[in-house]
Amino acid sequence: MPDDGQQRGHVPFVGDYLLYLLAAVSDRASTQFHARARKAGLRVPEWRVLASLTDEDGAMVTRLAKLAILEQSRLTRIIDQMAEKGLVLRAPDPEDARRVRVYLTATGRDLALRLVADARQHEAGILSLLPPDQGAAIKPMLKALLARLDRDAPG
Amino acid sequence: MPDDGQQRGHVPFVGDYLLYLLAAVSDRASTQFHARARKAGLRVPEWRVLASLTDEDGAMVTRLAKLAILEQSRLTRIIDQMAEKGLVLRAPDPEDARRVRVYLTATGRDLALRLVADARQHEAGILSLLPPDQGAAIKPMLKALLARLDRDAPG
DNA sequence: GGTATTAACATGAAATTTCATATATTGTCG
DNA sequence: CGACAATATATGAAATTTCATGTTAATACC
Repeated sequence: MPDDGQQRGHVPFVGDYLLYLLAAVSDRASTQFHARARKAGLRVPEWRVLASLTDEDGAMVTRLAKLAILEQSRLTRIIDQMAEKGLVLRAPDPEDARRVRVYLTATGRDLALRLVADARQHEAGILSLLPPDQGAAIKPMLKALLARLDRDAPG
Repeated sequence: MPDDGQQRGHVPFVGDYLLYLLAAVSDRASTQFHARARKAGLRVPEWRVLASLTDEDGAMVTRLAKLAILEQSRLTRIIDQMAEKGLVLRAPDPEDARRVRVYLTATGRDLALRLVADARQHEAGILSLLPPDQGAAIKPMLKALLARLDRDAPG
């Protein structure tokens, strides 16, 4: 019997733990795509911001933080950098002077749209790793779970 | 028609993008559990290391980095801190002096086992958010995907 | 209308993380 | 055996991230 590293009398945990599986799959899949994003000179958080803005251009910072899964003060500094690169633009909200809205520049939008197309292709590749029935089921399942999780602790 | 923030002629992306869904679900679910880990004085990466060691006590650093989804040099420093807290122990591998094996201390193991039990409960709560058939399907699906992703780019 | 709360964003300072690379050891091959 | 390549971990220095809090503006309440 080969030594598989198991501990005596221990029921394996990590490899069967939902939060680990989610984090691991997310990490592996993302790492693949990030290689592509890097070629465009973007780090992961920046790509997430661009992608979010293709859906909601002019989103306020707080909203963008939620969409891009970034902590607010971190996002503020990332926006600084992206603004310097000419990818996004900050503009005060005329209706509420506390708010800052973030807009894509033309350059930012071009890059964003190219990467989104790329991401869709990459996603198809990932989904094709699963048998068709599972590939079709995974996103609805994750959406349902996300909706429930957000309902409990809304952002 | 209410303004939902959509851009004209744009097909929504983020909310239907696999990598976003994975990251978002992972983030939300993890955040919930991390509140519990923090009460035990642990940050996320430390909890991951402890959990990994319950499965593979004495794992070498590189292996542990993969299990805990942490970059190697980061893990090295996290082990330093955990060693100072008395949670783990470093020991050179007698068979290969390049390797460093990491072991749980008695304190570390107690804490780890308590949190693992806690994590299993929390996981059950998350799974119960889904209808039973989906709840039963999600882990096998993620495992299959992870296996395929790791096969392509093994660590 | 004046005052207290709340909300949105920015920022300072400490801590962590990253990236490249150093160090030490083992494996390979002629 | 000796030289060279590969592996495992550690570390310096720059950059990023976190956490708490500051600032400004809007809202609620009396």
